[in-house]
Amino acid sequence: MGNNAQTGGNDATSRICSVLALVPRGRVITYGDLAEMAGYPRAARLAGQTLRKLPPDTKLPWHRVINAQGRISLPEPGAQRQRDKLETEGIVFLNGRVDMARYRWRP
DNA sequence: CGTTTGACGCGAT
DNA sequence: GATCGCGCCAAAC
Repeated sequence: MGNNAQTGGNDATSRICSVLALVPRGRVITYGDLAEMAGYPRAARLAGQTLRKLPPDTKLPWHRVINAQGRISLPEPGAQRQRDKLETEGIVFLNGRVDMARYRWRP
């Protein structure tokens, strides 16, 4: 297991991945919340950087992470793929945005 | 070892 | 709503 990039070590990456794994299907989480739940309040960028490093074959629900505005932050062509995955889970995009009041996952 | 960059967030203007 | 500035943390330069 050379990949500690998912759930191996005890650093920021693995903590963020652990939280990410909890996000249920059909729901989304913001970068800020993801970082906060992982123990890094106000470090939204850390979450984004961590996601960017995920291997393409990851089983983590990376697509359920969007920005606080309900928009996809991932640049094309990834954005199209992410949106497609989210819509498959039943999430509705209205004018390029997700209704955060409805889909935002906050335990 | 200092600076820049990035799948960000939020208050202030 | 659009912009700006600052905070945060790791990796790349």
